[in-house]
Amino acid sequence: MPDSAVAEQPKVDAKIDYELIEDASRLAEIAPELEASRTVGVDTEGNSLDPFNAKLMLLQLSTPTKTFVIDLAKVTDLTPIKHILEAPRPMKIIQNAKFDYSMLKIQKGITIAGIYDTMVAERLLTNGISREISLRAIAKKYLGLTLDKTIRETFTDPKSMAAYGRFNEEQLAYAARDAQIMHEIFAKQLRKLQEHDLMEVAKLEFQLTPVVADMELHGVLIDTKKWREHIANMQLERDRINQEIQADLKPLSRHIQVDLFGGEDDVINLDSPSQLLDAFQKLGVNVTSTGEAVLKTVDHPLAKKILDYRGYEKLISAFGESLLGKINPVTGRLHPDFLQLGADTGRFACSNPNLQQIPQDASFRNCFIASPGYKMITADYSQIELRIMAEFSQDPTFLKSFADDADLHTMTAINMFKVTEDQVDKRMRTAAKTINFGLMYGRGPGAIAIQIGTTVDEAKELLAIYFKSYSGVKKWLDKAGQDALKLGYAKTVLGRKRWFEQPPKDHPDYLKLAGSIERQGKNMPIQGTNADITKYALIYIAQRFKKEGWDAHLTHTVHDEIVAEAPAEIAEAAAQAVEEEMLRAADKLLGTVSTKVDVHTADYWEK
DNA sequence: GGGCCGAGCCAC
DNA sequence: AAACGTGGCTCGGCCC
Repeated sequence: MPDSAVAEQPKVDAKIDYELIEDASRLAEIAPELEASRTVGVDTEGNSLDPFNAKLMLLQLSTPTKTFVIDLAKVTDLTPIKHILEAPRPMKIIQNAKFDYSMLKIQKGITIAGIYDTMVAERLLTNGISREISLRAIAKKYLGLTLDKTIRETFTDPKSMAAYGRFNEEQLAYAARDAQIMHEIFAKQLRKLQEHDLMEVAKLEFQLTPVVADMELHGVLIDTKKWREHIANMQLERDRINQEIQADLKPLSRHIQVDLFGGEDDVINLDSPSQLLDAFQKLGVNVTSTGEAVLKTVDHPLAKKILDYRGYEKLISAFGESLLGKINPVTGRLHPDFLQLGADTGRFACSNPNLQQIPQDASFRNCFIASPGYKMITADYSQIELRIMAEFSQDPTFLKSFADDADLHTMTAINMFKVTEDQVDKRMRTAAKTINFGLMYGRGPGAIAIQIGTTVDEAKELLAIYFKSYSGVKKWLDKAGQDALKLGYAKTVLGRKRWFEQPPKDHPDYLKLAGSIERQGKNMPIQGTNADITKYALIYIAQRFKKEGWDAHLTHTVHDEIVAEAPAEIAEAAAQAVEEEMLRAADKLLGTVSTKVDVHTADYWEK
């Protein structure tokens, strides 16, 4: 406790040395000095996080020896330094570059190139064992410096003069420091990136940042009328089921809790697991939980109705009106936040709204539409994760299935059950498919038995037969799990790493913890390599669109899928380009296994 | 009235 | 309720 109290005290150090730039002629004078530097630290201060609504107030630029704070209320024309930001050199060192890129692009028409992002680098360096990647955390870690968060908050606080572009000495000094400390953090991180062989993946992520920023800024259009109609239909159905359930429960509640319920109120809140559990008790149905898995096994009409109700309620609450609330008032479009290192495996995460969890049902997806005069291009890698497993394992039977462009699950069934293709029935194919996917998640006999509806012994038998046909897969999976435990990390084809806390051998839960690491160790190379490939594809597609001179744009991505929009006249050519670039990205990392991409062009987001 | 957490469930 | 990798959103319920 005393330690953390001490740590919270801002470190008192030498006065921050910076120059405040308040006129255009001085900006022109300092440009050569910035241009001559190998690296330039960059930071901005605005009064909002939304680039379309923010007022950009300060731009801080630093060389290793000098720091400049440009007052954008007084210097509005940034022409003298524009080319420095837009050229690949000097390298721009920025914490969370996506933010400053977006601000400068929308507010000043400047696009930053040659990015080194300290936040992205820190995530790559601590992936799996830490999520402390704020500038505050990084400054503390590398420089032993405690940044005062309260001063940063004044820039966006409407009660502060800083929110209107009037700064005091303290605020300017802190703004300057954020740009100044970039150089030292960069130097220290760079050494670590090299040490851990993370330079290739770091270059990929740094190149990706402007692509992701442009994708977010372009955003995606949603047909609000169609969306609301769909929601309204679901609400009608949900309310009907709710009333039915309340009517069923009413006699019960009068009898048991006559004074707790009255009037037209609902008997119980169906969204409350505890109230629901209570209702089941009163009905004499013994359940331990009201989760989906349990209710599915309960032989009572209420259980079925609850599951129906939940299905609609989930869709309405999570994807209903709240999603329309995310439409940007300035652009009229959705601009989701894509976190390029959201998952420890290297996958994107997405929020506000999360376009990666929109139900796959066409009634939802078709509401995401191309801009007027444009077509939407939906492209996804076919069975990319299984192909990656084939690449890692070099299993000849697996590789041959893909080389022949055969139905992998049917081929697996043929190999497992020793039958001819026309003898493969649905049950066989499903069992094969379940095992193919299950193994990538580190599933064991228990989980697979539940999934395909056999006993554990039968599942064990099936797995034994499977591994007889695919011994290379077994060998690789076993080694991947063991390596994760032994080395303390797993890595992708590109060299992206995810570290694991190795549990002590005498830990009471050692087997459980070790098992979990083994499963993650099997999955990370597969899921992470998929991320590597999709990220290269995004960069290639953006470059290709630019090179072709098309007014085409990425709109979003969902792990193994990339969605773009292009003017209707060139949509087919753009779709073909998307496919080519996705294949090129996969070929870069997958040396032996062939890849396939499915592409659709339509007026809306099509599965 | 905001923060946090677990339950439950959507995606790949 | 288990079971299996990666996430985010919404809700109820609890805390301060």
